Amino acid sequence: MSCEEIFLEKLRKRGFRLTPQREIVLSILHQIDSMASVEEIFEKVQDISTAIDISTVYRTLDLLQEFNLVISTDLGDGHQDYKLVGAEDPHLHLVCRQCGAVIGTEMGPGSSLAAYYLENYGFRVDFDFLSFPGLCKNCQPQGQ
Amino acid sequence: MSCEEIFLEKLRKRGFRLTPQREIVLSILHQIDSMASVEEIFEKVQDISTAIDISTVYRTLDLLQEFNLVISTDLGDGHQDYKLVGAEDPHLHLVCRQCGAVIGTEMGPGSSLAAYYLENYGFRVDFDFLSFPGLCKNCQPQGQ
DNA sequence: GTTATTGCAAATTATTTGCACTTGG
DNA sequence: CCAAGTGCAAATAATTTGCAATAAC
Repeated sequence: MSCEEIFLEKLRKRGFRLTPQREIVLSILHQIDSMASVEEIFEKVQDISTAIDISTVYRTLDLLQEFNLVISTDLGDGHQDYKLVGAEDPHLHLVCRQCGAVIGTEMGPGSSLAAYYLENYGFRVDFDFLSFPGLCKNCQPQGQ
Repeated sequence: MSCEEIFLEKLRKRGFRLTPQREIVLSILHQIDSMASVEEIFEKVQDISTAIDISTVYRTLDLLQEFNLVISTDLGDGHQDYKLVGAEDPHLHLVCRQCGAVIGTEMGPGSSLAAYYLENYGFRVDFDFLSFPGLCKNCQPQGQ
């Protein structure tokens, strides 16, 4: 099932509507690989229609996030970045704090970590779609 | 070595100065167990001296964070929360998104996770002082 | 003394909201 | 139709900044 279909289904289930604005934001997100700021998303949205307001983009991103179609992270620069994760299974993201690259990985070792904390601390970590900050291969200092 | 000593040393090393304002902010952080907002920290600071400005609190928290004496997280409510981690070894925090409780844990399983990602993706996760969002024992819904 | 630091007030940035108008179902 | 959604402009919240006065070393 495609993102669009999932989106439509979840909207319907809650009595929400599919508007052109929502379709456009979703289509833009499909074009972006790494995390993107609202500003960046908004600019691309405006290439399609200048009539769409940034508040609508915010509202749509919130909605998509609630539907688990989008994740967001604060990379430490004072605003949220967003990325479409679509119809995929829960997984982890490695987000480079230098270049913003996003590497999606299976839950694998994350699952054991989650189990460990649940067992030992009774704490249920929200690992689904979690992002880990760090440095990707290319952005690591030479020596290390 | 106490937090205060580490702080002083790191300040000196960079030609920075130890001011009463900085000492007060650090002392307040010692009184707080869980993550706290700047507003909360600022209020307590004002109990000691009303002359201290909130911008100074921000500046001091930034400094402490740079020195790895303080961590910050965005718990998803639109602002950063801070916590003193002091002279401790790198470790992980489990932060409850319901009640804000912070559970400090050893790096243990985090280290293997870091090693895993380095090996398989060449990605160096910033695990030091990282926080995992989730639900603590008390805040979990009954059935689960 | 010199220069980092502060308090203040104003600016900036990110995000949210109230509301009259529009539109999807 | 009519409730949900939108654009707009204004509000809010969090954080940052410029600068003259102050104080640490």
